Amino acid sequence: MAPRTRASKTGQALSGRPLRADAQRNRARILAAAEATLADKGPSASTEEIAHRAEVAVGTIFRHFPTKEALVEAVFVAGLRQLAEQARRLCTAPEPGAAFITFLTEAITRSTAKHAFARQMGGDNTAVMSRGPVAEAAQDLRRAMTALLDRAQRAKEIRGDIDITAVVALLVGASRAAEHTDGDERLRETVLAVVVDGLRPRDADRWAREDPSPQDQ
Amino acid sequence: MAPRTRASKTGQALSGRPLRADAQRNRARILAAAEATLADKGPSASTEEIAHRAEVAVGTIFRHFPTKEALVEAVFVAGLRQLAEQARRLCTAPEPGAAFITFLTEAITRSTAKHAFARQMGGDNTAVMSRGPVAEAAQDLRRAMTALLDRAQRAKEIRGDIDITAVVALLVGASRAAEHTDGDERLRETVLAVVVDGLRPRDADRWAREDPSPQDQ
Amino acid sequence: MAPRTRASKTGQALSGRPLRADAQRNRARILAAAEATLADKGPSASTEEIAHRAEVAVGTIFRHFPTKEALVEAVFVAGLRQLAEQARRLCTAPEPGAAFITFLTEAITRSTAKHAFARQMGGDNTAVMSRGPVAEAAQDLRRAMTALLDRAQRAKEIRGDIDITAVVALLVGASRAAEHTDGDERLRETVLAVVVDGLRPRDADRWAREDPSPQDQ
Amino acid sequence: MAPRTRASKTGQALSGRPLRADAQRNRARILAAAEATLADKGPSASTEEIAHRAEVAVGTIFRHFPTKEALVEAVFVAGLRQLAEQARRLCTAPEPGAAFITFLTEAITRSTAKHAFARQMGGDNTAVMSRGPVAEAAQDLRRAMTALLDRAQRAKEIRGDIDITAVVALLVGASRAAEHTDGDERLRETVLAVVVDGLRPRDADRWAREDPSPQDQ
DNA sequence: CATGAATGAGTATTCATTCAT
DNA sequence: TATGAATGAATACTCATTCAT
Repeated sequence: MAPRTRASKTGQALSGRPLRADAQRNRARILAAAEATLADKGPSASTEEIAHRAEVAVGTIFRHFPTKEALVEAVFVAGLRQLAEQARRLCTAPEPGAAFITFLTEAITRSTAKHAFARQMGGDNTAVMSRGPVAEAAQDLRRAMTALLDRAQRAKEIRGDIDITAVVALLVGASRAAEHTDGDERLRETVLAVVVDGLRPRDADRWAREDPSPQDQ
Repeated sequence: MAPRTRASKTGQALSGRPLRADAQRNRARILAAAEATLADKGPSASTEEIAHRAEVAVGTIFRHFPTKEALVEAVFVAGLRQLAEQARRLCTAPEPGAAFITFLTEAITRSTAKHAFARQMGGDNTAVMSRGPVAEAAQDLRRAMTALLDRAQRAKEIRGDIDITAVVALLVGASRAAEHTDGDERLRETVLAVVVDGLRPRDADRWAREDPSPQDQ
Repeated sequence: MAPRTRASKTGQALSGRPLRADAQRNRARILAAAEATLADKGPSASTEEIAHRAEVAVGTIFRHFPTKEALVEAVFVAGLRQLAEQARRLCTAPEPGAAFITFLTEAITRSTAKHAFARQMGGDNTAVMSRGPVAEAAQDLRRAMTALLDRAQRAKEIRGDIDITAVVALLVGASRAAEHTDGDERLRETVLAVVVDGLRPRDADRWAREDPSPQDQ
Repeated sequence: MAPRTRASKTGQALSGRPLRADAQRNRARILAAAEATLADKGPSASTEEIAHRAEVAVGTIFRHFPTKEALVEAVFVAGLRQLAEQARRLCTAPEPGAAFITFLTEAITRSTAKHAFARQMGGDNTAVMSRGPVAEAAQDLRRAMTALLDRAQRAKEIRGDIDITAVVALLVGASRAAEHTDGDERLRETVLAVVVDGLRPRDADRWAREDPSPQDQ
């Protein structure tokens, strides 16, 4: 038998050789289909249905991703990477506070975030989070978000007593809340407004901000 | 008279006759086990595992709840009822604002709320929500929460531009966020503080509160 | 524990003591309910449903009949006994041929026969037939039917080349056919007419019958 | 194009593409095993046992037939089709009466007919009979049998006062009777003889048959 | 490489039977 | 004795994963 380009646990080809063009396309289709399917059927969506949406056979999915879990992880990682990308882009934006808020807004709004963050895979996902490429991507996103947060806190646009961990938790929760609004735009805005307001510095800080004396940088 | 004391779709005994003492106990054990199991394995936890935790045979579960869905619903409804109870209790508390905050805090903290609210049942839960005892319990909770919110808003402790729907969405999200903190007390408090602060009236409102006159809206 | 009047494999009380009046009544109700239920739900009707129709609890059924199979057998045996009774009654009827035909007609028509004979218990019932009270009742019916058949054959009303075994098979089949007519009276009569005509002696025999010389008795 | 080649409700492949060779073989094995198993265990035979006899895994059965009911139906339909085939073949046979009798004989003898006709599926089979491919196959068989019957009646070999519906009922009953003979060849022949004789025209008709003129009805 | 048929462990649910009340 | 709740083996069906074509 020809030397199989076996898929590793995380869906990366083990051999250095790049995937053939059509294989590349299939991989992308599968990821897209998986994201869409998981989004509207939840984590119990069957591999067969994902295959159906991707217009490939099940076997093809398992050639690219060794297990269903690996596929779900890959979708999740892709979401994390997009968010990290976005965070880095916004890190150079002129208004630190606005940039941070924009990031939150978009993260919450985009379905990727909504679902990747919100439900993931039903049970105890902590194990998955702590190792492998998921952890890496999460760390990367965390770093990018930390930079954003830092800038905003230094500019006194975001209260200083919260750290990145809290922001992540809030992002997760806000995504869930947004999901619960189920399409009601105004409601989503209200929810977001509450969270954003909650993140703004308390009055004392604000007054301090009017104060001309710069605190840092 | 036909003696069949079968479980209805919602897990209530059909006959008016109360359950036997041991049956009562088993029903409670099952509900507790289901809550715990669903909490840590997600909605795909198997009935067999729930039975195991409850130390009963599977058949016993199906005697009390005709389908797994009915069991999950029952757990959910129980959670909603406890919350409604709590909301009503706090409605007569002296400090309207504090009462509202207390409610949120407890709702977010107690595992019932955490899980019943947070993930409910996998995919499209909207159908389940709109009919039957789930809808009823949800309506009831909504009413109780509306009363709490109203009082707090009249006392200018909570900003007036949010309605009960937004509060529910926020509660759902905050529960999810709290779940994501995974045991870190301080983190949970921080998250809660952000949400609570976001719900407080803007400064203008606060000043208005010093004003001795207007009581409503 | 009080000395249980345990039910034997066939639903007869083992102790000589007769059943209490209410127990007697329950036994009868159960048998009737079982017959009715098996008739319209088939052999897969659940014990619980039979209990429901009999307006007793399942436990009561199992006090009277040790297994479901025993109950089904009891119903079957009751049907066989009724038929045997009927056969014996008709054995003294004036017209031997008419008596035989009447027996067939009634056996086929009455639901007891229809179902007891026709479907019994799904699979290989031969084992059940060969031992115990079923076999006894079957033997008894067979004897009574043999007498009826004999008389009719001696009177040249039924062809002489068939024996009781064939008649039984025909009865079973005709019952099934009647069942298949599903309520159409005229159709049932047609079917019966065909079988009856098939049982009449061939022309040669008939001519012989016109012949004044008596052959027997 | 979505590749899903799922089994439809009736066990026909949904896509026009023919099944792979091995799939074909498995389908046949399953049908054969199902027929045999249903024959000796009745309609409550378990899918697992059918799978065992077919030497395939349960999943394979459910790939070919979406439900157990669909499998049973498929077996039934196959039987009906074979019979219809046979009926059509005999429709061109030289002797109309003999052809009709031959058809009955074979239908009763072959196990397909025996079981497919005899017990079908447990309880209320009327629903199944009235729609879908079962109804179609039944209609087709009915048409073919009607042609056979017609020819035989025109030839005065079969009495004119019975219609196709009665013949079907008789066939069902005779199959059941044959089943009850449980292997006794001679007995089966006797039973068949009775039915056949019952179907022959009464003497008056026969005399009419000597009459050279009328060909129809 | 892609396909989709086969596998078989796993899941919800039923039901005959037992046993505490 | 009667009741009906508890038991647990059995059953139909699903789905991630493997493998022949």
